[in-house]
Amino acid sequence: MPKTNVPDVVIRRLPLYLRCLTYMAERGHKVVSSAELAKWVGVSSAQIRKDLSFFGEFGKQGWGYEVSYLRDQLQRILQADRDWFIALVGAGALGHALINYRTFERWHFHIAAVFDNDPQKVGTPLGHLLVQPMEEMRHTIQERNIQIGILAIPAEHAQQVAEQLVECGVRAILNYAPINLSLPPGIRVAHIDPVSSLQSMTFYL
Amino acid sequence: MPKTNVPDVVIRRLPLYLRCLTYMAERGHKVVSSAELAKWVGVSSAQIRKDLSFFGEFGKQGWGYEVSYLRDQLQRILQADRDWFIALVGAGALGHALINYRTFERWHFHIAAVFDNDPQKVGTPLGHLLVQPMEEMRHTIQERNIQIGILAIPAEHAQQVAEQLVECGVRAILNYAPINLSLPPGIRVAHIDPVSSLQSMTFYL
DNA sequence: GCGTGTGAAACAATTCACAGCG
DNA sequence: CGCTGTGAATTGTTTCACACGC
Repeated sequence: MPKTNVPDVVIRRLPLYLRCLTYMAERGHKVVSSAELAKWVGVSSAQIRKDLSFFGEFGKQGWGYEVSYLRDQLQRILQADRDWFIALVGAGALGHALINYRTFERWHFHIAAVFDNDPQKVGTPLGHLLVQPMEEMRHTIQERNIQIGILAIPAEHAQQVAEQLVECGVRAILNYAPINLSLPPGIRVAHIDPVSSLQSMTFYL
Repeated sequence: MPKTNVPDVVIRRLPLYLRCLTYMAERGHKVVSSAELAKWVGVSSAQIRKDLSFFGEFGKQGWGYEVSYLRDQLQRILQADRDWFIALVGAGALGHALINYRTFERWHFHIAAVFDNDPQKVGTPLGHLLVQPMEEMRHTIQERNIQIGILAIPAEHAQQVAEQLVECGVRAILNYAPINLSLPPGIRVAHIDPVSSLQSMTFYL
């Protein structure tokens, strides 16, 4: 697998292409040119061709790309053609929203366990799951083949819980807590921080 | 104001610096070097010095930066020292989580109105607000000095509602819907898409 | 002819390394 | 002496432009 030498900035664009192609395929769109796809995604056509060229030749000259074929190839590259199981930590309002976010299921991401340190919440239902105590994390993560963690907890606990998740075998973390995590190399971290997003917009207003 | 010629990638890092400095100031940390700040934020010390140099000279040689002074300067640059009023569109589970997200208030972002097109939801309380019908958008946005919109609605309505917000005078949109918005130049858009974030991590697993 | 795939060119961002100041 | 601020060097990314194949 060509996991190295492909710039991360390219990898972060592939999901956008995949999403657009999936919508197109659903609407019966058979063929697409890089220029057309570019217009939908909001990048340049040359960029799309360059990005794809890291992984192979998926188009036909003078014609374009077959939508469903390119979609399948991107799914394969991103490993979006298989199921992923997720441990959610934090059963607050955000955890509730995430459990009910149907878009995860649609893309093969399954929240397979929820943990919280609040004894009041442990044992109560959250969506289709029961909230579990933190002590059960190791066992459940291994048993349910969980490789991804989502942190939906206050910033002050995030670093410690992240380390705990890694300890239990999690290799990628989606962090909703407004704090920078420092974790061993090899552990992937993505950060969702609406305040930072808003602040970098207010600069321009 | 030097809104041009500063690369956007720099602007997107400033909120990280600001957050870290604010935490440090709260803990009584008086002075910080670029190397120390870099370690917390997870970037290089040279990068921090270069980024700051776009806006002025905030440090003392051989000594470092005064935490509270640098914090204040970043607040000013990002306009994080004033209040911002937000219109939330979508009163579902995500809208509920956002209304209850205390971190917005802490950084001077105030959700000042909630809209939904579901007649069942209109008139019901969401946090400290009542859900309003879409028809009241124009009036409320102008009345309450709202400049920012948050989209917490399904993808199929996002483009149309975004245009409506812009029509009403909103100049920045935080989009939680998994679709690319195309809006007039001058309108800022930030996109929060957990599925894309997850997919760009699963590539590496 | 049309649109892909791709080297080469242009542009952008980051790191280096050090003069200069407190 | 230590750390900032900053040109210069390096590294990374995007755009250009065109040969090639359908």
